[in-house]
This record gives sequence, structure tokens and C-alpha cells, in this order.
Amino acid sequence: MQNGATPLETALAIFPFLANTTPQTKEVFCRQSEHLKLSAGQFICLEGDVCQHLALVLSGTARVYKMGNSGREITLYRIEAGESCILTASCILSQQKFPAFAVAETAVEAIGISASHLRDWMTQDPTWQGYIFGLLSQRLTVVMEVVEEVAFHRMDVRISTYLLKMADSSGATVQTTHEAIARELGSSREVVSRILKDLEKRGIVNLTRGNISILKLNELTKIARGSCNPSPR
Amino acid sequence: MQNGATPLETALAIFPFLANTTPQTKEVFCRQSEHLKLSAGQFICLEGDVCQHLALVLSGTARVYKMGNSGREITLYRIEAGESCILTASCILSQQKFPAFAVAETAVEAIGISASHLRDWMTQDPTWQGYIFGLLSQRLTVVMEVVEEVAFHRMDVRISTYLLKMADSSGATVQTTHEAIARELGSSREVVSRILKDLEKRGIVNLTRGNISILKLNELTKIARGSCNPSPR
DNA sequence: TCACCTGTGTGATTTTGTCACAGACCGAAT
DNA sequence: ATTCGGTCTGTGACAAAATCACACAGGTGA
Repeated sequence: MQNGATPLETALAIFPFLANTTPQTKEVFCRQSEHLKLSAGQFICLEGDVCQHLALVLSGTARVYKMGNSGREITLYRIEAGESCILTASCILSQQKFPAFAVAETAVEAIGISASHLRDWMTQDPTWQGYIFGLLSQRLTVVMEVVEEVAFHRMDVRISTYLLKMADSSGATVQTTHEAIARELGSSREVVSRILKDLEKRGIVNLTRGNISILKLNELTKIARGSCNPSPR
Repeated sequence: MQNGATPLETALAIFPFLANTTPQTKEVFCRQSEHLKLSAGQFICLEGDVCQHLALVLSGTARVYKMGNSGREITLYRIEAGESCILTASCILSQQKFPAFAVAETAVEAIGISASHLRDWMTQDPTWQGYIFGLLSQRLTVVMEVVEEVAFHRMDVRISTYLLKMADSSGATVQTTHEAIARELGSSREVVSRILKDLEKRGIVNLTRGNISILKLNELTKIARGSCNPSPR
């Protein structure tokens, strides 16, 4: 939380939907929720966990991913400020175990509410229901897109897409390691290295340790669109 | 719908949650919902559709899948009696386009309710919210498992798992084509054929046209568990 | 300066996807 | 019964990816 603002003020700024909840909900929310601070790298949930709290993220980002038994990882989606780990919510409400890993990628500030409050609010408060429903359906869409990517797109296409996505937020250079890209896309470091090397040979990117700079943005977008474009069936 | 039962009776038997809705909802549900009959192979939604109706399935099964631009497909999940296409619901409520294909796999009977009714009920009726929420969170979990499968499991493992899943409902023989398995798992027919042929050479299955019979169930389960089992990291 | 850790590069092998055919099975029509 | 056209299956050749096994480069701290 910031400077002079009360916890409720901060929460209202970040979770606008709270403004529409009942006064009682607001009151309970304020009085009984915990303020959590996690440092980068801390786990929020492990696969198989039984969740007892729902975290509403105030700042920072968390990454939700699956891990195969060879240790390879694939990122499903990220949780940003204003969002919350609906997977946790879905676990709490349908009594399932958490089906993935969730880790703080940066330092994360969050508000933790107990499973019992969540259950109360979800059965009584349409505003909460709307918020959770919206997040949940958005995640479903995103995860379905991940399936499509993994099942049908070539690695060079996926890497190019990823580089472009990262680049537009921070100029034409991406600060990351090959290993990190592999974890993002569910591939292995060697494959990423090889494909990046190939892009470098073709003069499209420049590689230095922990850094990828994009030289030919248009070429990269071409690859991201799918180098070979066979007509749809 | 069956023999002497009224539409409402049938619906109540298949969608128990309706019993807990308000009398008004029930009344509107009865009076204003359409009774839909689809034959096998008919599409329920196409990718990119703007959905105007939510279908609650009374009988039959539908398949929801993604398609790559080479024409390859991968099944995300199925909709059985008592369920509904929550993707449609999520589209309706968050005004997105339908992100996949949904097709009737067998003949399907369903109740169609209009987008506007769904919106009303979702904002006013906690019972409806609970029903939709439950389906949605269940789908998210399933689709996340698909990601894990595709990203980390080898095809022989996945095919074995699939055969076992199909077999336990219908004895030790699976009536399907290699092509259908490929569409299920997001692979191509040739790959499935090759792997099945290999299983046959090893005496684990027997292949005839449109039919796979399992000879060594224990061997198949071993493969399904992941032939090479490197310790988790 | 040296050990050490992280990040990269690269060859060899296996698995999977793609392309291009060929042949086998089956029902329907002649 | 034979022929025909459709669906289903088999297979070789090659490209793309994953896996294994190393080598080496860049930086940090002892």
C-alpha cells in the first residue's frame, strides 16, 4: 500500500468492482483480510496444494505454469495488479487441488481473503461473482490459446511472437535468457538457442549474454505470422 | 425429451440446479427456451462466432476443439448431458468471439436460452451463477491438463492413455480410426498409425480396420505411465 | 588468479510432423 | 460377381524438435 492512503482506498483504486459490493462486504473485506508481501521467487501455490486463501494482487506479477516430469515448464498466464489467482478461487469453491504452480515473478503485494469469506461472497454477492466469473472466463480463453500455440505452431514462430510481445513494451531489445524463453514456451534451452542463433545468422536479431536486440522488426513479424502459410485446409 | 414427461420435468431431471432457482426463472425458462435438436456432425459454434444462445445439453455429446491452419485438430473437452457450453456463456457475458469449434458428436438434444436471459439470470440468480461457475472452473482445469499433455508427454504415452480411457467403458476393444485419435490428441494420422503399428509388433494391441483391441493391458498401462520415468527433477 | 556459477554453442540421436504415395477394405452400383 | 469410389491403413523420405552430452565464454567473489 502507498503513502497516506488507507488500505481500503488502495484496494478500491485497484479493484474497482469493490465499489459495487454491499457495505457489509466492504467492511468485512477491510477488517478481516490480510495484507501479504511476497518477494520475487516465492511460491504462492504448489501443484496439489489445498488452497485456504485467495490472493488479490495489488502490485507485482505472478506466473502460473505447469511442469513436466523432466523439469520442463510452460507458462499458462500471468496475474497482474487488479487480478487474482482464480485458479485458487476455483479450487476453493469446487474443493479441488491446485492443478499448477504459481510463483511471484517480481515482489508481490496482495490482499489475502479466507476461503470461508470467498465462499460467502460468491454465494451472496453478485458483484464478487461477476468479478470472479470475468477472470475465470478470460483465463480459459488464454489457456485455450496456449493449447493452440503448443499444438500447432512451430517454435521459430512462437519465439518470434514472444520476442515481439516483449519488445513493444521496452523498445527493440529484450532482456532475458534463452532458458527463460524456454520456460515460457514449454521448450528446452537448446532449441531456443539454436533458433535464436539462426535468427542472428539471418541478421534479424543480435545476441549478447542475457540480451536479445531486434534488428529487423518486419522480418520478425513475417516469421511470427507463420513463415509457411498453407491455405486453411 | 422423453415419453410422458413435460419439458420442465425432463430439464429438472438433467439439470438438478434448476430446482433451486426462483419460480420466475423457472417459469421463464420453461416458456421462453427453445428445444433444439442437432444431428451428428452439425456445428454448434464456429471459431469467431458471436454467440446469441446458450445450449444446455439434454442428451448426446458435443466436442470442443481447436484447429491449426494445416487442418490438424485437438480436442479440448466434451460436453455431456447436464452440461452446457460455458465457452458460449463466457462469450456472451464478456462479449468475446467464440475461440474454438464446437460440433455435435452424436445427435444432440438441447435447450437453447437467449443471451439476454442468460445475462439476466447471471446477474440476479445465485443458483445460475453457481452452475456456470462450476462448469467454467472445471473446464479450465481440464484444458490446463491438455496443455500439460501436449507440452510434456510423448505420443506413445498419450495414445496409450487414450486407449485405456476408451477401453474401460467398452471392454478391451476400442472402435475408432487412427485419424480420429489424431484429431483427439492434436497429432497426425501417420504418427498415430506408426505408433499403433509398433504397439502391434510388440504384441500389445491388435489392429483391424476401425478397431483396436488391447491384448496386454498391463504393458499398455506401463507405457501410459511414461515409459522412461526420470525422477521429478 | 582461480574456482565457480550462469549462460551459450553445437554435434549426435530420437521422436514427431509433413509430404507423397500405395495398397487394403468395404459398400454400392452395374 | 465385378467394378468403382470412398475410407482406412502402411511406409519411405525428409524436416523440425526434444534430449543427451559436452565444451566454452563471461562474470563474481574468494
